[in-house]
Amino acid sequence: MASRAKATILDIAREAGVSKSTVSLVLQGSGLIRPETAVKVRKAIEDVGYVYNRGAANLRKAHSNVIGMVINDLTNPFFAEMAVGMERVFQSAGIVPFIANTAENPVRQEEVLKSLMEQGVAGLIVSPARGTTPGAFRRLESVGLPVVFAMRRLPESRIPVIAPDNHRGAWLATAHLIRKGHRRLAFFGGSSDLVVYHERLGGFREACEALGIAKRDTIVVEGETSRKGGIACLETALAMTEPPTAALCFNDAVAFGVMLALRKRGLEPGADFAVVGFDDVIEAQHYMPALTSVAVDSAGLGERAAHVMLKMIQSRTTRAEDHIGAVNLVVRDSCGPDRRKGDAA
Amino acid sequence: MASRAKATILDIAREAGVSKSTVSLVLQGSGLIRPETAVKVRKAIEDVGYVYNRGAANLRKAHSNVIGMVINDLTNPFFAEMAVGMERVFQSAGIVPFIANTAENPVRQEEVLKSLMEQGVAGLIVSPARGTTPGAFRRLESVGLPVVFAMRRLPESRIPVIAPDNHRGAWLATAHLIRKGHRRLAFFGGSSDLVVYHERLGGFREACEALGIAKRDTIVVEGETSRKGGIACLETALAMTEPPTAALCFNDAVAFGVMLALRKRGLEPGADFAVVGFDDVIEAQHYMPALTSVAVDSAGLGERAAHVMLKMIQSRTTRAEDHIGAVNLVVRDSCGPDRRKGDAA
DNA sequence: TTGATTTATTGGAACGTTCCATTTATAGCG
DNA sequence: CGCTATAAATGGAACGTTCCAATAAATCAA
Repeated sequence: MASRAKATILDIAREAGVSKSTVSLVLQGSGLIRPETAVKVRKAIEDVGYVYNRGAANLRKAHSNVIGMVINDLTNPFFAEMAVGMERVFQSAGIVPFIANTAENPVRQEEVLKSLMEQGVAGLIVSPARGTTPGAFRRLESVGLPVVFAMRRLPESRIPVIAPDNHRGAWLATAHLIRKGHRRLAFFGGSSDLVVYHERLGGFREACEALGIAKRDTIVVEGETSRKGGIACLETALAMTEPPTAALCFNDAVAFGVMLALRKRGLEPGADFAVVGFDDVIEAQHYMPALTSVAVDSAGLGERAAHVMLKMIQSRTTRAEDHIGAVNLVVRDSCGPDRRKGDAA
Repeated sequence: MASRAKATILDIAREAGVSKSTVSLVLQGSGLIRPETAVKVRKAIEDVGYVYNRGAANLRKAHSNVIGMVINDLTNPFFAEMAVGMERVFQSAGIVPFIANTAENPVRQEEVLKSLMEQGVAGLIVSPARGTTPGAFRRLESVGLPVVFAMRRLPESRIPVIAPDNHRGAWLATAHLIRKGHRRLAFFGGSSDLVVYHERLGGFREACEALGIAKRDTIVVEGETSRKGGIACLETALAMTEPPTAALCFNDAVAFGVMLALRKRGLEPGADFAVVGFDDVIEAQHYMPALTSVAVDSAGLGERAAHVMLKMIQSRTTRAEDHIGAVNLVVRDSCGPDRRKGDAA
């Protein structure tokens, strides 16, 4: 069955005894062709082992059916889940999403973006790599390609953003810690080249201020957004003269690191030191102790982003409204038992 | 700068006052053009906001520079890491890998494969979805497209495979358990529609036989390859009249589930029941207790698979040798302290 | 100076599809 | 039967590249 050179619609046409135009029509499921002819053509398609050449088709057609998803870190389950959420909606829209990983590397991101454009994608959903320069997306904008940012945003950019309410999430978590009786609070992990960092830290700061924690009683330790980073943060915090008794972590990975480091020092997370995570990845509920975390519904946000993209493509616009997803503090065991009544200040 | 319709090499040619052929040459970095001309052309390219149309180019060129990676479950960090390993080598080869997720769904896989082919990929690395029918890849083979399987294989297929030595890994882990003094062993999780399952179970069985564990003292419980599956496996095993005292789990997720379920019953993993995982995902070392697991170096296998693919493309063949990666049992705390001396049968 | 050689540049055909404008076949109607 | 209306199928141009063969310009040898 396998012919030497790859088959084209002309081969099919010859095989079926019709014209290439007819074959093209069949391929597109046009209702203009007689059913029997269609059957005949479809058989020929099978026989010659034909593979549709989308590149050739796109030469004439307005736009392709592929959209690109550019993810900063696929090994982070948080982003992987978001990607899967997006895939779900694209699939049911007959669109094939191609995923590319930038591994948090702006240079790689540039390459990937370029390649995706050359491939003729209809749109791009991007979770920008840390350290992305503001100009990195200008090219895309100037071409009029629909782009939406997911999870992360860039400092100054007109590109629509789908992201969780980081500010509120941090506020909620911080308030929880304070309500538990803690008076010296820390914010662990993350770095200021991420807009998300400022949002979360902002929520933390505002909650402290609003609920009567003096600024000098809060400590902020930047660090890698990984377990390793969390370990480091805890070390430096506990080395201070007046160490904190609780920490809001930039994300769950940092929180896991903090808990690990606590154990290594013989301290029990929850009882001796309270920790709250952010993102609520699946592992959070399975940890010992189970991690209290701010749930952001990454899959849901992914779906949302995909829907926005679909609408943008459909209405051939490059603008859309931002969407800030609801967050929700899920309280588990990593902040210890409720002390509200016992020790008010 | 942004022109209304998208710019083509003819626009560049006009802008730079040269012919389209010259522009094409510049685009390909040919050494035939005078440096000053090249500079002039490159400036024009910037000015008109040109985006290279790879689809059009591929119409003439032999083959594209994109290869597809089809992954059965991106949310599993094990596969995500493998994907990242592949990416690393493709990147340095100037190839852009597009990742597609099948979510363990053969139908979705079929669509994804089709789409990737239509896109004109130069090759495909696939970790097949569970339940893939043997015929699913015949089309690809007949077109002469290089394909390699990673991590998983199909029952009857001539497609080269890059996978860990599952048999040996299971053997090692089982021997470890037996050496620890366990005499009633279980194999938890996985299902028989996966070739990997048979390999790992085979290793388990052989080790038992070789080391004097009677078949009636081994119990095998199939189940989902997830935490949930692990929980279920443990429940059914402990409900038996003579329950096992140790288990080799199909993968780490199952092992985590088993440990969770043990705790929930007031049993301490390691002390009261030994558990070994498979894959050695990053979480394994951070768990409480740290999980003993068979390390398979997923990133390394990913790199290997990518190299094989590169070579296949280069030598335009569709065949290559299988590669079975070394495995390595990393012993941690989930099998309890060493009892070798104490209680020999 | 002339022809040969090398260096730069160029026009045109080809790649595999879509889509418009036509043509051809079929049916409907008085 | 001739005419129009409808249905089905078709040829050809166009899409944006690459690459070959050809040309034009510059250099060299004699």
